[in-house]
Amino acid sequence: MELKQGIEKSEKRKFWLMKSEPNCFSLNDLKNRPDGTEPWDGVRNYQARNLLRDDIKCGDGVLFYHSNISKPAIVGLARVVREGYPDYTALDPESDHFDPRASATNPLWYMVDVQYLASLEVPITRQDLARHPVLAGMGVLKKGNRLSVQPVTQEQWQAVLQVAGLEDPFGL
DNA sequence: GCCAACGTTGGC
DNA sequence: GCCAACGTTGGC
Repeated sequence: MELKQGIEKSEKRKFWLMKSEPNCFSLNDLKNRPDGTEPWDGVRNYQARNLLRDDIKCGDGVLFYHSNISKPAIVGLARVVREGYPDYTALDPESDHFDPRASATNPLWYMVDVQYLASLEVPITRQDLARHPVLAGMGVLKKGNRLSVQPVTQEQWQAVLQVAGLEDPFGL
């Protein structure tokens, strides 16, 4: 399977769920980028910033989640291809994500690059998640959880792939 | 469009 | 350091 090209097994691999409003940036938008790769910019929350800066590593798996629509759902898979580096949109006065407190010496905000891997044939909705014995525990279902980047367990990752009927791109 | 939950700001 | 006010997120 071509997905597997360049993807190594790793004991240390971690898994994340990243939210995006598809009206702003959708899974298809990611897919259509050169190399299917895009900086995950504009995160302006300290808890998420710390994850982007410190914890999210090259090769980690990403569940791509569409939020703020009538049927919020996990819609696809991606992986991290560049680790935490300064989010330069914070330095750009023209950017929607400009932050006057950020500077070259104190970047304040961080991002990673993610690369498209696959689209789910059928999105996994919140109702689907809630009804699944493993996926019901996902943080994204918790009321009031606004964290746009959040950890997912390997069990949850594998359960998503099983539900989606996809071969695991990491060979798990 | 509504509104609950949460994070941030800023006066004191 | 407290906390009220405000802005944002995001499901419904």
